[in-house]
Amino acid sequence: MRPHITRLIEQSLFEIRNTQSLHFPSDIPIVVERTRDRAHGDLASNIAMLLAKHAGLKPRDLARYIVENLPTSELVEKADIAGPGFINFFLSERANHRVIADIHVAGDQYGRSDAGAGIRILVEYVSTNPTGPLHVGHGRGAAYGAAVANLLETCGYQVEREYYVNDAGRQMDILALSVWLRYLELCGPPCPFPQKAYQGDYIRAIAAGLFEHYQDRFSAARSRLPEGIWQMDDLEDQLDVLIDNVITHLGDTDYRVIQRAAMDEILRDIREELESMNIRFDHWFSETSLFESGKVDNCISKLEQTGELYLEDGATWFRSSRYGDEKDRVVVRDNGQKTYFASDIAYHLDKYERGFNRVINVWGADHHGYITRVKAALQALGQDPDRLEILLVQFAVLYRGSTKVQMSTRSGNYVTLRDLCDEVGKDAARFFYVTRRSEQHLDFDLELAKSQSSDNPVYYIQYAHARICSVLDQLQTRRMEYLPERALENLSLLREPHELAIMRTLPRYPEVVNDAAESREPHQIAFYLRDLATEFHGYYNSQQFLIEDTCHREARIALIIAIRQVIRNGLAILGVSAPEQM
RNA sequence: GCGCCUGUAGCUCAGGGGAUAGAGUGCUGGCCUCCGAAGCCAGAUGUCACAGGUUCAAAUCCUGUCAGGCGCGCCA
Repeated sequence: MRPHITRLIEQSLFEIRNTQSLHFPSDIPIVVERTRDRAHGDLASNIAMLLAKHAGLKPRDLARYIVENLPTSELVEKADIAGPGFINFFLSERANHRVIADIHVAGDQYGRSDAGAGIRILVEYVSTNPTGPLHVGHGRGAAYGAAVANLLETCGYQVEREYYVNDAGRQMDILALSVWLRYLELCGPPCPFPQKAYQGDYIRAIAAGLFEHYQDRFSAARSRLPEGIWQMDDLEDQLDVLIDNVITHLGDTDYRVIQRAAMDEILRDIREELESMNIRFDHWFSETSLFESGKVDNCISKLEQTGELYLEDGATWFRSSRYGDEKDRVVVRDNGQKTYFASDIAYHLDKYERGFNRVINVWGADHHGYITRVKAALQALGQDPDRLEILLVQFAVLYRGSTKVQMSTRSGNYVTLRDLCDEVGKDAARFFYVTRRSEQHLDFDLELAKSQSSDNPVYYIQYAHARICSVLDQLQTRRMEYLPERALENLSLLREPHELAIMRTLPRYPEVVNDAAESREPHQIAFYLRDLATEFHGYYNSQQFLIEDTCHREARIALIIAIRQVIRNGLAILGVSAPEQM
């Protein structure tokens, strides 16, 4: 509906330019908005106020010209001038009825558009290190990324969803070490366990699996560990020395077996958890594969050739400060190891080379310092950094009652996403995560989520859906007639305030979807659905649907079927189920 | 110290140049012989952190101050 009004205004402005010889710029976008107040009609535009100065007219005078030159439309009842120069559009009854018919015809396609036709977008999200189960903080990025991907798809973009697996680097060594040490405990006498290794119980579980499979095959290396290692002061150094020793004494092959087993198990767990939340990926992209294919080395030599690298203190630095970064960054450490940043450059270049028009990353807010350097690298490689769009998700801070829950992956002291879903349910978790703007800090109170689980906003919306299903069941049970074609002919019988309000809310849905996708703000869908559900519940309590008068009844049924469809479609974008019974 | 995010009702948050600033929750009081009461209806609540500025118009944009979160490694 909004695009229709925009076109009418465009045509009017065109007409005015030709006949009135008024001059004003044509590049000012025409904004048409839903009004907040019913007295202001259905839609309004402030265009006259924006153009008045250029045209040398008072806003209200220009508004009058615009209104006088509007082409007639069967969808518009009238256009008024109000306040300082707003043009208010009152839609015809016919316009609202047409929307109900549209929804019936389009079904689960209602709300889709071709705004992004032909545009390929990669959305990368979650991408946590496979060193432990997902925790509640990760859940937010997961729910948000999935919803953004769904939104874009709904608007016609060709979307691919990707999880970047950081399966290389020191963290993976610490993981292997942690598992091995727990494994030793199963083989023989207790063994010290470094504070900085991964403490979680899942490490013991993986170790137990290894022991079951391989018995004590990996235990001999224990006796070759230097005794003094347990007394080292620097705990980070201790880890590195331990890792070196384990690799040496265990041998590369056995070491890889342990590491692989640990990573596979953890990734399997992550994947399962995400799938149970209805979150899926087209690709799981391995960081290691970037090294194996030589892409990391390629990137480094490309940067080298263009003079973007230099040696200092034994390390290789990238001149990111040339591209707005506050300092240069290391890509190869003095020990010859490539940094995480090095593989990240290769990864992003690879994304670009796969031909996406747009590359979206959903990152935790703690990574914001990375944005500049990644864009710097892309620019240095001759790519357009603006194709990369980074969406930051602020932290979810967990509370139990009023006390903050401290979380650390290494200490194993954290609440997992699985715990959360078990407590509040997957639908509630997904909905809760996206009911806030992503750049808003999220206070997640577990006690509250638990104690109020039945008051959770998602149930309110799902309940509206289930109620409609229930009414339709009753319709069948009572063998009452409902002919969709005839129902759509009789929509003018719907004159109750609730009915009129709902008929004004339903056509907003495609507009909300469009706006939410463009601004990457799925919370707009959540708020819209709550509004719609509120209107339905009010309607339900004030009117009977299953009445004797056939025509009237059918019109009402047609309306609530349309509501049900929009609720379904909206919840689907958020990844929340729409149960027929609760 | 520098950078990013945030400050709106008791609490959790929408609104992010436009008309009288809104929801949920909580509180008080009503509504089931009636299609599902996980619902509905009614009632009270604001220094939009503070101070300047920009303009026809500022909760919204700019500057500064205060407060909170996060980041600023040859970690990932």
